[in-house]
Amino acid sequence: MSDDFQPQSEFLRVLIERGFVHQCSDFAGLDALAKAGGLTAYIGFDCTAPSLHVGSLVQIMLLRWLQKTGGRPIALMGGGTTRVGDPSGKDESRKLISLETIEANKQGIKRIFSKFLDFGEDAPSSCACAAIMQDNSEWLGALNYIDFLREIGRHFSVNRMLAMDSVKMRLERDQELSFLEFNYMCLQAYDFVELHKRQSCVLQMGGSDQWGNIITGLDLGRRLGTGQLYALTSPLLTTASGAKMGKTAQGAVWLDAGMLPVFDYWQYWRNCEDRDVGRFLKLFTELPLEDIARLEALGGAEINEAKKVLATEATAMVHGRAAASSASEAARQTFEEGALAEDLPFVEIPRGDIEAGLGALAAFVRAGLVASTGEARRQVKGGGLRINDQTLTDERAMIGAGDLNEGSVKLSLGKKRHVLLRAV
RNA sequence: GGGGGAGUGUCCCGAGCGGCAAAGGGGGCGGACUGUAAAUCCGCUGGCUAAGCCUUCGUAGGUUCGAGUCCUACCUCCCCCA
Repeated sequence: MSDDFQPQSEFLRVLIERGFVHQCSDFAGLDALAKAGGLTAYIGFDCTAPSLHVGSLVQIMLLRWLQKTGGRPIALMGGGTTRVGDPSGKDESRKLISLETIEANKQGIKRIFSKFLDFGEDAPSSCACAAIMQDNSEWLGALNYIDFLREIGRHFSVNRMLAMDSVKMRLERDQELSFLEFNYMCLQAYDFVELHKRQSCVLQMGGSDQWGNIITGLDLGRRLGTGQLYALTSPLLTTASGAKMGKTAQGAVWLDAGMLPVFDYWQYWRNCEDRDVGRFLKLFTELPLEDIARLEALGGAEINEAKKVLATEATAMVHGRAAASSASEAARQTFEEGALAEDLPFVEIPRGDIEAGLGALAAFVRAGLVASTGEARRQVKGGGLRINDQTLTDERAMIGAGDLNEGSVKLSLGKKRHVLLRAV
C-alpha cells in the first residue's frame, strides 16, 4: 500500500515499518505535515460496549505512536454517532442503544485511553502534544435538522453515497439499510470538519473499513473550506488462519481487567499462532524492530519464547508492567511446573460451602469453567476436568476441606483454562 | 393493495412420512499427537435433584392418544405483480 514511498517523518516511518498502514489519501502531503511537527489526528470510537477489546488495539496504538512521534492525538468518543449506528462492514443493523448505556460505555472506554495516551493531566507543562478527548455528542446533539441539511447535507451526493462499499453491500444483498444508518457517514464527515475547526485536526485514521467514511469527510472539508484534510487507514487484522482479532469462544478479549482477567489477557497473546508472532510484536508492542526481527527468527519450539515476550509486552501496555509480570509468572508456574500459582483467575467461595462438601460438578459451574452441570458431566466423560491437577473421573466426587491447598482448590478445564476456588 | 415463499436445537447454515431432544455441516469445547502453535484424527456440542423428569422448531389458539410436522389467526422477512 505504501509501495516504495520513503517517509521523511518519524511518524509515517514508524507506522509503515510496523505494518499499521493500509491506505493513505496522500502519503507525501501527510509526511510533510508530520515532519513539520504538531500534527493533530483523530480516531473515532463508538460507545457500543462497556470497554474496548483487542480489535480496537491497532487504532489505539496508532494514536499512541502519533503522540510518541510528536503529534497530538484526539480520541473521539462517538457519544452522538453511537446513537445512529455505523453500517460499515456490518451486514445487518445493530439494535439501538439507550442513552444511559452509551454514557456508561463511554466512561469505560475513557478509562482504557488513559493507559495509552498522555492527556497531560499530571504535567500540564507537557501540553503541546497532550492528547485530547472529545465527544461528538457535544456538537451532534445540538444540531438542528433543517440547518444541518442546508449547510452540510447539500454537499453530500446521494449518487456517490450509494456507490460506497458499505452502502452498496447492503443494497446488493437486499439487506435493510435504514435511513438512520445511511446518515452515519454524513455525521462522521461532519465530525472531521468540526474537529478541524475546534482543534485544527487534519488527519483522520481508522480501520480500512472506515476508508469511505473518512474520505467523505475529506470531501466535505474541501467544500466547506477547511483546507486539505488527510485520511490514513490500518489493515483489517485477522489471525493467520483468518479469524477476526479479539474474539474467542469465551467472548471478546477485553482491555479491561474487570471484564477479562489479566492472566487470560496474557494467555490470549501467548496462544497466538506461530505465523502471527512477528506481525503482532510490531503492532502491539513497542520493542525495537531489531529485537523483533531476532524473536521472529526463532524456529520450532523456540518461537514460544517470542510468544512469551509478546504476551508480557502487550499485557504490560494495558495492565502495567507489574501485572504483566505476575501473569507471566503465574503461567510459568502453571504450565512449566504444574504448580499452583497464586495469580490465576479466581472465584471466591464461602469456606463453609467447601467444608460442608461441594459437588465437583457444581464447583466447576461456580468457577465459570462450564455453563451447566450437564456440560460438566460431558467434560468428565471426555477427561477434560481436573481438580488440583487430578483428572476427575467420578461425576459424584465431592470437594472438601482436604482439597484446599493454601486456601484454594485449582480447577482446570482442558490444559489451558484454570480457575482457583478461593475459600473466604 | 394482489400473488407466491420462508421463519427449526438462542453461535451460524440447514434436513425434517403425525411418535422428535429432532439428520447433516460449519463453528466451538474436550481428548490424542505436539511446542500452551498449525495441520490431522477421535469424542462431545438443550436443562435438571439424571436409567427418570422438564423445556425447545416465529407468536397465540385448535384438531389429535400424540404436532416441528395438520388447521386458524397474528407477527417478521424475502420474491413477483400494482
